[in-house]
Amino acid sequence: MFSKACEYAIKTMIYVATNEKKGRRTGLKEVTNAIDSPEAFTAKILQQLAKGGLLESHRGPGGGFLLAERKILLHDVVKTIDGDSLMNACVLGLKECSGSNPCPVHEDFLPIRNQISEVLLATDIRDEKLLSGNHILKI
Amino acid sequence: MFSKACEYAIKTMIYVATNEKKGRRTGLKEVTNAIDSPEAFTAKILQQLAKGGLLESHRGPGGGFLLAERKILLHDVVKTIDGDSLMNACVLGLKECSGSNPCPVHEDFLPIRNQISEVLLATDIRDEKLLSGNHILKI
DNA sequence: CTAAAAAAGGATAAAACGATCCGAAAATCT
DNA sequence: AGATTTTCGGATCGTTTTATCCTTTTTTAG
Repeated sequence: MFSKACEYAIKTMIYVATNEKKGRRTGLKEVTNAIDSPEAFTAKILQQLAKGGLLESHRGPGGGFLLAERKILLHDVVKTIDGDSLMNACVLGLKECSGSNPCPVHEDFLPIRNQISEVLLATDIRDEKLLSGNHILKI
Repeated sequence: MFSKACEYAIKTMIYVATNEKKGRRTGLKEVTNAIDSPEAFTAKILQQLAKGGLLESHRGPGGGFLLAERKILLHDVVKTIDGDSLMNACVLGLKECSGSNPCPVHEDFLPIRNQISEVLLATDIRDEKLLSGNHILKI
C-alpha cells in the first residue's frame, strides 16, 4: 500500500510527535533506533519531510528534528513521500480513467478510495490515540 | 495500490472474460493489443495466472487462453500476482503487528482493509457490470 | 577560537521490479 | 512428415527503489 520510505516516514513522524509531547527534540539516530530503520536512508526521508514543511531540522550539537508548527495530517505525510496517486490515480494505471470514462473497476474502487482519503485526512499526527497506548513501532 | 503486473493481470482477466462471452478464446497478442501492454512481460503474467489455476492455456494454432471453469474473484487475481499482503500485512510493515499488539495506525486502517477485502471478494470476473458498458482497458 | 555534534548532500551499490530476447516445446494444419 | 502457430521457459537488460558511504556545512559547547 505504501512504499518502504513512506512507512519509515509515518513511523518517524509518530515517534517525533511522541517525543515532542515529552518536551524533547529527536535526532536521526534516535529515530532509526526507535523504528529500526537504516540510518542513511532514513536521513534522506527526514530531509524530504523537512523540505516538505512537515519537520523543522536543527543542526549541530543538541540538534535534531521537531514537528512543524502547524496541523499535520497522515495525508500530508503520505502525499509528501509517495505523492497522491493512491488517492487519485486509476487503480489499473489508466491516465484517461474518470467518472465519465471509467475503467471496469472504477465504480467498485470508489468506496475504497473514499475510505482511504477519509482516514488519511482524519488522522492528525499529534492525535493522542496514535501516541499513547501500547503501540509498537518496530519488529 | 497494485503492482504493474497485477494491473495487467486484472485487465487481462476482464478482457478474456469479455471475449469468452462472445465464444472466443484469447491469444497473447490479442490481449497485449487490447490492454496495451508489453508482450513478453504479459506472457509471463499469463503463465502465472495459468499456473495459479485462473486461466487454461492452449498451445498451437488457434490456441490461447480461457478462464478456468470455476468462479473467479478479483481477490483471486490479486492474490495470485501480488500475494495477500495488501489484505493481511501491517501497513507499516511490522511483522508482529496484530489486534492485540497493534502499530499506531492499526485501528485506523481496519475499515480500509475491510473495505478492500469486501470489494475484492465481492467482484466476480464474469460479472456483467465489469464486462458490459463503456469501459476502457487502455490509455 | 577550536573541537565536537549533528544534519545536508553527492556519489555509489544492491535489490526489486518491469521489460525484452531468443530458443524450446506443443499443437494444429496441409 | 513438415511447416506454422502459439505458449513455455531461461537468460538478460534497464529502471526504480532501497540502502550505504563519505565529505561538507552548520551549530553548539567548552
